Amino acid sequence: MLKYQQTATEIEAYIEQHALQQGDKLPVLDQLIRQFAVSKTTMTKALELLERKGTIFQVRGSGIFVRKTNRKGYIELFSTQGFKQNLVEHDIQSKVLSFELIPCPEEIIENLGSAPGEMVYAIKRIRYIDGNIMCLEESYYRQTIVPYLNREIVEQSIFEYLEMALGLNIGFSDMYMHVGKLPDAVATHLELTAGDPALTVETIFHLTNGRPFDYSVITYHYEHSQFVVQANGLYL
Amino acid sequence: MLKYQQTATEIEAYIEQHALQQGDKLPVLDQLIRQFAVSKTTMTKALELLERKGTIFQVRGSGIFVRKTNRKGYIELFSTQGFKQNLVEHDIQSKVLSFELIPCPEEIIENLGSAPGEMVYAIKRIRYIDGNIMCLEESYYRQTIVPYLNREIVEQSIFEYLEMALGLNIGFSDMYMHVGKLPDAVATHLELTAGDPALTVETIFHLTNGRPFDYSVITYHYEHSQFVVQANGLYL
DNA sequence: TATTATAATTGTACATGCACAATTTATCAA
DNA sequence: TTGATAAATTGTGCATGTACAATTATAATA
Repeated sequence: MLKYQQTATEIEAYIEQHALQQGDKLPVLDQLIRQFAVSKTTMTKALELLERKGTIFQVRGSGIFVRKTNRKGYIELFSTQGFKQNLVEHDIQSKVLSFELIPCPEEIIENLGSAPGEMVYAIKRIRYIDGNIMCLEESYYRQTIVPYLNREIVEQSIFEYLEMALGLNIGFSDMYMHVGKLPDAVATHLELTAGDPALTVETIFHLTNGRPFDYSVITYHYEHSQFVVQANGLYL
Repeated sequence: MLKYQQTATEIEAYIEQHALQQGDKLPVLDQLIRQFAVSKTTMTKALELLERKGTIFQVRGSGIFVRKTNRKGYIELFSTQGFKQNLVEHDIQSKVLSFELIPCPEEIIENLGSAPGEMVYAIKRIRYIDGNIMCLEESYYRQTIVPYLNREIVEQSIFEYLEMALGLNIGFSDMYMHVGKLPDAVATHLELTAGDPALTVETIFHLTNGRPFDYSVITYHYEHSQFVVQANGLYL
């Protein structure tokens, strides 16, 4: 683990231990540097990480303060790292509906940037959060990059396997979201009615070297999923 | 404008001028430093910014490459900065449904962290994108922080006014998203039918000093709004 | 007391330099 | 040709230091 990540973790622990609340002030930068015995660069990067994560915010000339989400029951949609802490609080289970190795379907070739006829693992699963149906997930993994998968792995966390066992370095992803009415086939799987609202998220995952390896379409159960996003820029 | 932001903009221009496509390689770091005549720190920060923005990705030992979204018609939901480029491509209009100065409603006090009885500007508008209804927005601005607003400002971009005219520094925000069925009242405004799907986003905006100043609830028209998110961490 | 000017505090921008890790290319042996 | 090994390339991590800008506290003034 990198030093600035380690430092960030230690600062989180510090916040926890001292039971700091929203708006509470941390020690000033210089003292943090001394206290955690790192350079200014490292501390700055650690703080920047925590800021992006939504844990703290910094005010020049004033100090470093705790920023905390209070609402419970929301899924952290984009966590920029450290999603484990977030999801550990929830019990995630998967039921595999289908698992096969097929030639890459036409409409997905473009998304995966794959050669015609290339083989992909096609997986369909239902994912449960704390016992409730959270979403239906259809995903396609390029065999060129993910040479082997089996049903057992797919029942657990696929990404953990990719990172741990295969040593793949997962980089960035493009997500496309839209809201619509549930088609009949999907509704059945989610135990909802056709026409009910649904959030659909298409994602193309890339390795750190930029190669796309996974395309997935997730349809969320509108009653069992709500999301929180902590953002730092500005929008509409 | 800060030097590293300026540099980032210049690099974007470079990409544009040279018509670089997805996967194309930029000059190596050392040359970029010479070419744009900045220090390594500045260049690194500029590249980091572009990476978070989704414009490029960097591969150690290999180089810096262009990452581009190709799908059209999607609204960039979180832009971490530079949303103008994105929205300039669209024509955004607003119709003000109501505009008043009222004591902060009970259920919003907590979100705004305001004192009981504090006055807020309550605004309801419909926002159009390229002539189509995009969303219904209800927002509440604390008068303590935003001393003056009028109908004319509200018909344009409120945030631009806050930043330009009032000199407020807008910092971070917490967003809560969920999908549901349109209630009757909202459906009318969006020219949809009650029970149709809807994406609702609640947002609490803060100044850079951490004080919340705006709480808004936006309900999107499911047929006229889809979103793209370019992310860099990992999730589910 | 209220207001204004000044100083102290505190985080941010930027420059430079060394060490290192991942990738790619070149080299050589089988 | 293939496969292993070494070397060059190239971005990342981390340390140190200077200058500066925004905030807050203090002192001076009306």
